[in-house]
Amino acid sequence: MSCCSEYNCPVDTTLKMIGGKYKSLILWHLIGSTLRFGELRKLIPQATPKMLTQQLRELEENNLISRTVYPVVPPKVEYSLTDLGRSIRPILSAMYAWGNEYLVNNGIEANCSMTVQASANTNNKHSE
Amino acid sequence: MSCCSEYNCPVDTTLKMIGGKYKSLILWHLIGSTLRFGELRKLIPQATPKMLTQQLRELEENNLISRTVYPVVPPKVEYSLTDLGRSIRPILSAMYAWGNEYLVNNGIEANCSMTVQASANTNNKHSE
DNA sequence: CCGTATCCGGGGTGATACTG
DNA sequence: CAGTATCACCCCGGATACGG
Repeated sequence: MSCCSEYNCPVDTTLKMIGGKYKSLILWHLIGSTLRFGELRKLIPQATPKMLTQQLRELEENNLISRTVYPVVPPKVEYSLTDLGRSIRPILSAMYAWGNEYLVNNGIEANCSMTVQASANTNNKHSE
Repeated sequence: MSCCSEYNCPVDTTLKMIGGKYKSLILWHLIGSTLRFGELRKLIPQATPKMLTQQLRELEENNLISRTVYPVVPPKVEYSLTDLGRSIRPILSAMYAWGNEYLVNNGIEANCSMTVQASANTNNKHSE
């Protein structure tokens, strides 16, 4: 199953990892910030709990994020990027840069709950 | 419709343009090569004619590729990248590079009908 | 607080056959 | 050669309600 698949296209591989409906958004938010489920919900309100859970699970299965459960009441679960997840950042930045320019060229304002610091920043944390 | 949308995330914008099932594959194949419908079919055999047509139409609507019909018999239609389509290349290369390393690290051979020249190549053509 | 279970509708996707 | 037409299926994804 994990070897000798017929066709493995690197671009497709990447897309399968981060192409999910809210995955890039989740990853981006997680750059430099460990977040709780409820915080992610507020940051990505258009995603239903089910979808958010599903996307988080898939990201976790792909080892892009890690999930930490604190056995306390009330429950507390935190999500953060793994090293692999952090390595995705250049792609996200490239996509952000291209998409942003595209929107600008079409007179559309990019208003997303992400800070615009795609390029010219080699630091791991982007705000906070 | 084209202005003042509620949320425009650049990353999502990019994904909408190139996130389609075979879009990145099509774009990649078109880098440096004008191709006919049948050639694309052979290069992407897993895509049915319907899907291929659909993806090509969407790419055309998004102005990433151009479609040229030659009024001859038998019919001849050629697809090529627009300037906008060519500007996608850095993203594709980044995704290719990441996906390739991921596959390598997992002991999976990347065997896709693409040449590996993602980085270290500023030329517009990649093979041929 | 952090999810899961369930239902359900729509569209993405494939298979096959056909046409200018 | 370059598609289109049609059927059908499955899974994505939303809404709602419930559980530990």
